[in-house]
Amino acid sequence: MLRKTPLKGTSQRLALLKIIFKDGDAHYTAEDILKKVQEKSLNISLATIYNTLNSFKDFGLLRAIKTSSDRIFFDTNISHHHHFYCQDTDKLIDINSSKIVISKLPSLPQGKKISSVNVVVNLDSK
Amino acid sequence: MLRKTPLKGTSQRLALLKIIFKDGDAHYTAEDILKKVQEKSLNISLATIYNTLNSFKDFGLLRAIKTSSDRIFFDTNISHHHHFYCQDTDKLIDINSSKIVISKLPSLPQGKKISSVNVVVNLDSK
DNA sequence: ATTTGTGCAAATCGTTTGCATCTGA
DNA sequence: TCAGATGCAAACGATTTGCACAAAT
Repeated sequence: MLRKTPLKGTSQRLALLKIIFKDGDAHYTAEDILKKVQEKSLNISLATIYNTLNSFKDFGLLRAIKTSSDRIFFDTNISHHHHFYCQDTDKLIDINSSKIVISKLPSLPQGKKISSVNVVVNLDSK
Repeated sequence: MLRKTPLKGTSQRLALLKIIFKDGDAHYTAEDILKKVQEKSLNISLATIYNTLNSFKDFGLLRAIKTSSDRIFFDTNISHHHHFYCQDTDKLIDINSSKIVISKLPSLPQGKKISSVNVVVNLDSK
């Protein structure tokens, strides 16, 4: 995976890659990753985890998701899709983009183009 | 407006109400409001501005909007609608909810109900 | 007099940055 | 040897909180 990027294969990056992509599609905060690092008795600082997640994002291995949560989620699924955000558990669930159809869009302001469309469906417990 | 809430009409709150609702529909960050406060040579701390904006939100006078920006926007338009977010100018533009039609929605996870649906259309310069 | 509410200095916490260190050529 | 890359302690900045004070009962 790193060969798709200009990033070198350091031990920290390889360890983080393993953790992040172990379980298929998933959403991680930096703290989630730190917890997994510590469970494995590895020693990687939170700052390095942030920097690594951001590098991976910058080179297209991950996608960053902002919700009404305070924390940024990093999504291993980089294809276009949307999210449920469970406000009570602070978890994301993917919504396949074919499951949401936006059938109308307003005209854009002059000189602008769409960069992305984000739909977040916020959920509560019944 | 404050009579709709349990909040008392203090001088700070009245001053902030005036500023916030002066110009009809608008989107403000806490710093935007601080700037306007200072222009009027008023003396209200940023913490009080945050607390006031959050109280107003909690009692339904304002709505909070999160985008890919680092800052929270407070929207004086509390009816259901969506937003363009201009990434280059860090500004929001309302999209009337009738202008976006979501014609399909996936089934929800067990025991959950929809609390809100947020669509943000991110824009770049052409 | 006691409770309830308020404003803001100081603290918090998620995230970023500056720089000492490492690494490969 | 040295330029570029790396990892992380320390800083940053948006937001929240604890508490001294004020207002209401």
